[in-house]
Amino acid sequence: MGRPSNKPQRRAEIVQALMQVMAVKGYDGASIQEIAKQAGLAPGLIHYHFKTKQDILLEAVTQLSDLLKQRYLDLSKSAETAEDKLRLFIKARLAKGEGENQQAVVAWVMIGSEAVRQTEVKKVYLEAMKEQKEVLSELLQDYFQSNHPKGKLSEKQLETKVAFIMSFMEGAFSLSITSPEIMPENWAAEELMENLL
Amino acid sequence: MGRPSNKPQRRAEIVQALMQVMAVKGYDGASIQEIAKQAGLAPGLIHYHFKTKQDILLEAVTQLSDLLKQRYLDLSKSAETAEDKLRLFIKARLAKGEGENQQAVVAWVMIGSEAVRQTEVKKVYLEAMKEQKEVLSELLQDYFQSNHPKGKLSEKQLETKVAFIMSFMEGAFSLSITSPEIMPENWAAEELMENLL
Amino acid sequence: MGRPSNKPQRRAEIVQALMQVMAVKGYDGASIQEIAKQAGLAPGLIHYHFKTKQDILLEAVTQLSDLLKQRYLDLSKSAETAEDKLRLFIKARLAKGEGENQQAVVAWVMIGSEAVRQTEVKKVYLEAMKEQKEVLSELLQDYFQSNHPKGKLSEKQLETKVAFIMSFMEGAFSLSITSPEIMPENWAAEELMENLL
Amino acid sequence: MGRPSNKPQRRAEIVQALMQVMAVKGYDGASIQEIAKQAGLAPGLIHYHFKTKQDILLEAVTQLSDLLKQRYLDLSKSAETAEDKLRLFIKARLAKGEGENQQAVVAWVMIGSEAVRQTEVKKVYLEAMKEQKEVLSELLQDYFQSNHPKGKLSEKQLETKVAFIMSFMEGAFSLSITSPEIMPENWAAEELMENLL
DNA sequence: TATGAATGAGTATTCATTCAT
DNA sequence: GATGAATGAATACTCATTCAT
Repeated sequence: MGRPSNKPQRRAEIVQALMQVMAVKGYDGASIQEIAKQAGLAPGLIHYHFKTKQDILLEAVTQLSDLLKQRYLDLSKSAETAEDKLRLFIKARLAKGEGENQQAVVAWVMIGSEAVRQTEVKKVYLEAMKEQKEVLSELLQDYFQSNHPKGKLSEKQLETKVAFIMSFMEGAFSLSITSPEIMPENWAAEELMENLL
Repeated sequence: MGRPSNKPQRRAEIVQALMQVMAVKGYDGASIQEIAKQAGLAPGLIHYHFKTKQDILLEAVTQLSDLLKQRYLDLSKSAETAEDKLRLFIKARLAKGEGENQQAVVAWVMIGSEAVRQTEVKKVYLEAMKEQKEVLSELLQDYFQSNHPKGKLSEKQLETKVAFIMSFMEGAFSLSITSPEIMPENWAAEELMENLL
Repeated sequence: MGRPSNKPQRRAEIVQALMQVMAVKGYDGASIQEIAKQAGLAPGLIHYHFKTKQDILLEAVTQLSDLLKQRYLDLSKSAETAEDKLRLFIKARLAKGEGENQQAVVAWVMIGSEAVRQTEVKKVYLEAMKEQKEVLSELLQDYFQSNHPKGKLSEKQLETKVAFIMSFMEGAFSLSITSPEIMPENWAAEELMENLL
Repeated sequence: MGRPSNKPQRRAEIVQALMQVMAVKGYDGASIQEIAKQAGLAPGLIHYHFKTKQDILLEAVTQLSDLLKQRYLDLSKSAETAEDKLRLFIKARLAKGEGENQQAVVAWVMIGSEAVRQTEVKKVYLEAMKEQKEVLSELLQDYFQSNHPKGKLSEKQLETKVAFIMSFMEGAFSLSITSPEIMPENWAAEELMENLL
């Protein structure tokens, strides 16, 4: 009896709409009005599903983080060697996507700068980063164990390499958005592998 | 002859104030009122010196860009070899500064995300990036010419390396702000050299 | 024959919920959503039972008024003399109750200030007051007739005394809520009798 | 140099406007828009002078409290005996005023019910009440000392009497607003003296 | 009867910008 | 140049009420 719930779908739609608008106007520039219009919903409904605008952003962070994770999992099914897996991890994050993917990248960059000043955002952003760091650490350790004569990296070496790769990936995101003119086409993933591994 | 003009100083003060507030609250969060308070000026005076709020931001971009350039020039005076110069360039940008420098980094990250949506900001930001790219290209070319047997890099190789370094530096900025917890201490410059050159 | 109607119970539940929420947040602060939550009902159901929010308030006024009347009737069963009855009337209204009673007092104070601006509320509030006035007048007249040598009070004297008592009771309500710190404990009823009769 | 400050006047104007609107529509019903219109100011200006709407209310409480105090001080200049003073204190509070005074009474009643749910309001309201209580206690003590054979009242007796008078005055305010139909004309002050002293 | 999503007008508050002094 | 008051549009958020199921 009664009207069936559609919260999960609606929430997802709203998160999508936020990211679409945010990709063009930034987080502050994404007004509830415009998010609503983008989603084809009444403004008031946004706040029926999310208590605050920030809550939409927080859900976007986890959603994006999960998207990247999923992208890697999908790709890595076909990978056999440690090297392939590592390569695919990097590719999953850096391959310039079309449409939605491109938008996801922009959204991620924006979220990064929101993390600077919104404590809550920083928390979930950091959580996502830590998760990423762990996966990458493992992959990297596997890779070196199976490909390098000296085998296992020291804790410190590993941490340094991971930070290096993550920095590079984050920066590549950023510059691909803000300064595409100075970036070569389709280069990031392969280049990183070549230089680093 | 009237009061002597103090426009340049006032403008610089206002730009400084913007960056200080922006480092904490972001660009949108930096209200003219607060900028004024930070600068110790009356709100109305801000618009006497700058037509719009965006104009302050634009001046901040060039000011920051010049600051980084100057930092390199100061350091490079003592450099002899191509390798030293390259090393110092990277150091000038990545060395974690205290106080003002730290703030400049945050401001730069914020500006990056403003560049995504404000065309005018993007223009000057890109300009600064191009300038940086040129300097870096030259240094890199010199370095390889004098240190590697095969000598000069191809145009494409060079471009790729430059983009790589710039991406890394941009990302290191970003993560040092948003995710310091996952970054090693004091590592960036040396690590980059070791891995890349 | 369909579902058996439960309108009366539901309505009473909703009125109760309004008073509970109103006691904490005032009338304006008591949103339909919250009233619904307090009553354990769906928001939409509220408007199935009451056309408007104000209607709930109007019903609350009569419900509260009836409650006070009933309280007196229950108490007065055991009263014999005119003095006892009068004493019990005052006690019924002023005795600081626990839980529900306390809440009823707060609700009544809130209703008083709603009466100032909502004509409809004022109407029923006034009705309740008049009823109270009549009961009190009668009791008072009886009391003086049987206890004072000069017997019956003049119309004007009576009216004055009634207004006096009602003012005091209303103010004692109010201050017991807003300024309990400046009010003695458990004093009102006896004190009034002593001073007034 | 520069524009001269007019904050104090403006603030007073805004407080006045709040009380005028509040007298008709209650506190919640007094929107910033309407307060602004009543004061003949732009809505934005209200928040230039007061951080929040509640702040206007808080200032109103102290302003009203001061008004009542002043009213008593003005009247009591001519008073000689303790009895006169006491009489004038009560009169200052209860004498039904015209225009502004009437409005002040309504505003005070409204503030009372806001005090129930707004902690900040309660704080200042209570402060005003305590002040009033102290003045009244002193007057009452003086009165009894000079007029009654047994002299000084016990602490407890005094406290009870004060609470009694304050309750009555508060209730008389309230009913004069919400239920003028059941209240006699111009009666309160004299009646109180007669019954109580 | 009941549920819970949807609507849309309304609210306090912020803020870039302008203006009077 | 400088001050600080004033403007008015924009914004996130609330909420009584309606509606689809």
